Amino acid sequence: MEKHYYKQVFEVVKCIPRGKVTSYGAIAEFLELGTPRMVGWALHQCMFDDEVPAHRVVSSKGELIGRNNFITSDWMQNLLEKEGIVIVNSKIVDFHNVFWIPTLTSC
DNA sequence: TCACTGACAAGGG
DNA sequence: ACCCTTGCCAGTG
Repeated sequence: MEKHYYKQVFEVVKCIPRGKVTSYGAIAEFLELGTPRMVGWALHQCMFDDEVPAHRVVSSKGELIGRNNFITSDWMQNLLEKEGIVIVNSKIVDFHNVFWIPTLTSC
């Protein structure tokens, strides 16, 4: 630990299980640092890092926000649907069911 | 060193 | 139920 903040965010995002999603606020709360804004800002850096599944990080309302889904509009949604997550109108259906909270033992 | 920026979140109107 | 405002803090120039 004790690297740069965004580096820690990457580590957490990498631990998100397939077929699950989490929110910016959950990550920020887990790291006990900063705010959801920092997480969003950090993930923006990871846009250049393929190893970080940024598509599994959504808003607290289960909405696929992310500067209009970063590069391509339907790419993020397509990846999630491939993992079994149902999305309608850029929103996750049954969000509570697929929501995943970062924990120390989950990696 | 100061100022501006940014994939959010929660509260109030 | 929707729109707008405020808080938040690490990086970068």
